[in-house]
Amino acid sequence: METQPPETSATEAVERILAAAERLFGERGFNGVSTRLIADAAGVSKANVFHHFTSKLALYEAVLSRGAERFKALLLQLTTDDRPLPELLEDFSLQHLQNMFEHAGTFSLFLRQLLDTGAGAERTLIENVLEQSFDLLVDSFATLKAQGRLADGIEPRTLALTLVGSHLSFFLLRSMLAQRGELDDLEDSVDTFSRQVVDQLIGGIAPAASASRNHEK
Amino acid sequence: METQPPETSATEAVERILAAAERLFGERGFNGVSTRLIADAAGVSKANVFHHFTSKLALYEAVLSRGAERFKALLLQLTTDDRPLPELLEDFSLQHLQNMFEHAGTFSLFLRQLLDTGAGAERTLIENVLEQSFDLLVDSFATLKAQGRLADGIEPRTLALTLVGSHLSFFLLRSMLAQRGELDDLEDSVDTFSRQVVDQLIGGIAPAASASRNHEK
DNA sequence: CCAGCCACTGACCGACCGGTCGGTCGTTCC
DNA sequence: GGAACGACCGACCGGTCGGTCAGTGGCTGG
Repeated sequence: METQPPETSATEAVERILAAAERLFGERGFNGVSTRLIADAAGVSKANVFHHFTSKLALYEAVLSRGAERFKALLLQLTTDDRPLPELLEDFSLQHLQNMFEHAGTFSLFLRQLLDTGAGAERTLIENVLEQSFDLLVDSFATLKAQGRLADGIEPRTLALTLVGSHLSFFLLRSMLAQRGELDDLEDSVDTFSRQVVDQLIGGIAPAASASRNHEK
Repeated sequence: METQPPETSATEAVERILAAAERLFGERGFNGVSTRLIADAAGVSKANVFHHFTSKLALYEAVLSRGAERFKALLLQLTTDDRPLPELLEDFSLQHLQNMFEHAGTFSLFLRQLLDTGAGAERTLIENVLEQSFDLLVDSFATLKAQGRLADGIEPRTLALTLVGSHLSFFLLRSMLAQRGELDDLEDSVDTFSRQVVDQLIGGIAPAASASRNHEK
């Protein structure tokens, strides 16, 4: 400890500030959190927050950037290898959901940003990341379709929106689901949910007989 | 005009305040909007806002209540009549999406509330409404399943989450989709999307041959 | 006409906000 | 030892916030 360079100490404070800010901004949004509250949560003075970040907005943007970088690192390519389609989708779905829950704060922050209309550069940053994420998935579905592994009538964009949307609703309604005891074992619930979503997407929801008829038209 | 009761005049001011608050709260969240801003937008003095509403929070709750009542009035029962399943789902899907876009402000407000963790009574109010909405849909799917119109392995809750989730992602990403010229005719886009979502859910996404195999296991 | 009521408002209040400033302390280097 | 620098902070600043208050004007009913 006596050989710690001073830079490490400053890095620690910055890290604590960023972590506190991320959590609080995720819970209450930009305007719902004072710099005083962030400073207290980080165990530094408010003036120290401004020593490291030029403004509250700069701090917020640093938090968003950090989140965006982390999100990028978690960007999932839906693999289009030779494994059965259900397996590919389940892996993706499970991983995507797990990422959401592990980084719930960041994810909530991103959703808030999507809801803010008339905001500025931060919105563009988030949109870029989400756009990349979305496009990767759409491209993968297009590839699978070209390989004849998806039905001809399937529209990759719509499929992507449906799959991602199911994760979204699961995430947004997690509190309600938890109250009903449906998330007692989160890991298990996420696993089950992934499987169910993929199963219903693969085989469709109609009974076997009418499913065949639908594909005939 | 000379026979207007004074009560009408006060009602008009309250209405304007509520409308302004709803729009602004929907755009920026509770903490992102000052009472001054609301008053200006409503064309009244700030003090007048406090004449009609005891506090900013009371105004917010009035806005939420109003939204919740309107949302309840829009509660869609997925009808389980004798029409073909695709038609039932498409009607529901289309109507649900249309409601979202027509009441984008209220809907955004609700989503923000879902993202606020550690909030109070307002959260319960919103959750109650969403819970009702969700349960109605799950019950309808359970009914359809009991009628043998859904495949045996389909889990009504998961299907509800998937369907509602697809609407959610469409709504949240509408800005990105619009930039890509994919929402040039919103009504048409919503219609097309509804149809595509339902089609892929009904028949599944796998090519016809593998879809049959899946149902055999 | 007058009293009572209600809608409305400008001015004001204390609290809190984001941000600044002068200063301290510890570390490093010459 | 002293200068320079960076991390850190208490006190302070002007501005904004939600909310209050005394007052005005219009309307209604007796």
